[in-house]
Amino acid sequence: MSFTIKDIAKISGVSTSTVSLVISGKGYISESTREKVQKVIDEYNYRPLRSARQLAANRTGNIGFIISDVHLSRSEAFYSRILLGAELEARNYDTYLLLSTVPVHINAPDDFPRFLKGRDVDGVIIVGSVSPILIDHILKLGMPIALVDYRVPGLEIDSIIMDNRYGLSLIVEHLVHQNVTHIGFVGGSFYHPSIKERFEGYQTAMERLGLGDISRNKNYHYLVEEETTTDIGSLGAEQLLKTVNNLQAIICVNDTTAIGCMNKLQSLGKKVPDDILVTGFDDVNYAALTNPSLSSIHVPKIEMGMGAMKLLMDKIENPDKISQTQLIPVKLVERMSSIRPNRE
Amino acid sequence: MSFTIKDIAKISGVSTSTVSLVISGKGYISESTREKVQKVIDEYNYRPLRSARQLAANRTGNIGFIISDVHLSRSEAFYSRILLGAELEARNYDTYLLLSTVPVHINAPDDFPRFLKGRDVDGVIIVGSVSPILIDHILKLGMPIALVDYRVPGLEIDSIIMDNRYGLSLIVEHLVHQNVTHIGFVGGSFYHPSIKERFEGYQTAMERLGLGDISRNKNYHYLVEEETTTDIGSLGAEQLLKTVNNLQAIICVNDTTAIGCMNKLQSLGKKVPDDILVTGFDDVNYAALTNPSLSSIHVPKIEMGMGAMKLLMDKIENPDKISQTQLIPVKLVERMSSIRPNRE
DNA sequence: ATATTTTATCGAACCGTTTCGATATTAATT
DNA sequence: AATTAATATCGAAACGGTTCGATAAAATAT
Repeated sequence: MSFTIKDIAKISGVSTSTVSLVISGKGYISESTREKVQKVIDEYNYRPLRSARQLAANRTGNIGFIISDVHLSRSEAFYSRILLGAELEARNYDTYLLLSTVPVHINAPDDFPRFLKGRDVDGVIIVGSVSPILIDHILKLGMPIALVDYRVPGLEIDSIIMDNRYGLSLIVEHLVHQNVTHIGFVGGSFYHPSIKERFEGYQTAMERLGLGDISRNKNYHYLVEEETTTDIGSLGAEQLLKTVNNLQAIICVNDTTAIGCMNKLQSLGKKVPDDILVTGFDDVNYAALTNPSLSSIHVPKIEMGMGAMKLLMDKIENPDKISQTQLIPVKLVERMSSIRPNRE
Repeated sequence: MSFTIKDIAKISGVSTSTVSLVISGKGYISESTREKVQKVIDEYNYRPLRSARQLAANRTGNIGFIISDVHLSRSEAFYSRILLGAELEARNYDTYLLLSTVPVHINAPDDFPRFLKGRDVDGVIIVGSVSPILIDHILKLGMPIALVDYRVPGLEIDSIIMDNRYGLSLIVEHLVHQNVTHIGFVGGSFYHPSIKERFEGYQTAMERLGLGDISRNKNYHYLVEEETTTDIGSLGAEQLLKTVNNLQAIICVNDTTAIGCMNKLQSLGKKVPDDILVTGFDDVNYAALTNPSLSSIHVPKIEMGMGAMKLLMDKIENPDKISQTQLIPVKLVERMSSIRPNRE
């Protein structure tokens, strides 16, 4: 069919092993031979066949990309950018990404990604929280993992997370700068570490700015042990309006929640930002499209995906290297939803 | 390392070829042997190694998924669902999906997806419009293609498209039912067939309902030869407000445009839906989250992805089968943006 | 009863690489 | 000059499957 390594060997007058060495850059090859062979390779536009390579070298050249179905559908705009980043970086390693969604409450082993049942990947990237059962299973397989926007305390796993606490301090400072002090918080389930960190970040920042009374006051926050949705945002808005006198701003745990929150406020006759300021987190691509446009914390999603890929490949090449956690910096994006029109 | 077909053969007391036949379901195998072998396979949880299979059978078991970078970033919410659908269906064929974005204006052959340069896929799914150069190249490779939301007139390629014309007739009818006649249209570039069809659908439907004068009047539509964005939506809104007296409704070519349109209208002091009705198309997942919520045409994206996968696999198995175009039905989703609050 | 066809199983070649160990040459060290 | 080390190349054995005849037994047709 197509050209094989044997053809290249024959044409350049060397053995197949020599060609192989030239391609991989391993072992000793004289400069003259290298050039000679490389010229033939280029001329015939030869590329080694992946499956043959995989079989002989006992590695697949594939990376699994795992995400829970709930996360994907709830935060598609967020996670699909991470996938994109990972794919971009994958090119540098001549690696392919295999996507798989898994149910949140996994029914082992039926619900495991199929690339785990076969031996079709050299490692996996997991984004967002995922059942510990699955993580356990992958670790038992001895397969390297890189986590994105998730951590498992106590386990030695590479992970990439954004600086949630810092992000929240940026928001709180910004709001206070708008001459606002009665700041509420709407959040979701704590089984996802990011959510928890954001709430804690809110509390710490408030405390630091002398607003500790508020951030410790239960009336000022609405927290539900559920996946964050627009519904939680609207419920939170409704609730805080009832329990807080003179509510001036609502910090939402993410953009989805913030959108629900803004819509509810508006349908209750409260104007954003005139009456109440609202902020989100994540800066998903439609945050700029809401009305008013939503202030948010920008998270470099592409970079996080790329970073995860790098960490993982590093781990695959040096399995003994100690795992690390990378903290990705974030920044505030000020839009209309959090700017007071009539500053005193 | 892991179990191989030889182990299974030895344990069940047959040859490797017999095991292979049992697994593939090909050839003649007695019922008793099949059971015996299958039992061993199940017991040891054996799975053939992909790369070995690929090498021997000369097929990769991979499908390429190609999308232009511009489309992906502009309509991520739309296309990522199609990817998801394709992946869902891929499981039924024990196939993996390899994702690749390509630049709109492709610089051949450097910008070709890398799975084409290697021989790493058995076929490709292409979503949205893509450079003819690329399509040509793939056809020359003799590789089967399935198109989603795109067509190349004159070429024999399987494709899946949504019923754009019908969708627009639904919208026009709905608006007329709201006692509205001065209906404008905001759209984008015609090199994407769907865009063109939607505009034509608008004209046909208007004509049919006796509003031909309007649909043929240039003042009533704003069309730009560019990728559709929110900006086009706001420019369109601005423009139509100027050129049309008593504008009552704006049909936008898709949801993204509609969001830009609504935001601009509101910032110009026009209320939606009180003063002007607005509709979108695609029903992306945040269409329900706008304020007011956006009426749109629901397009079953997951199903389109699944359908493309089926078409493609069918083509791979029967290369001689004549290509077909599947028209996917759509339906109207009435939300707040197009319901007149004070009907006469 | 014999010839033919269908069913069942197997051995061996093959798919296109990588890599280990052997061998030959050249360079460096004593 | 002799020994050792480094460099360069190659042959052949894997890697784990599929598939093409070959062979034999069972079923069917003549």
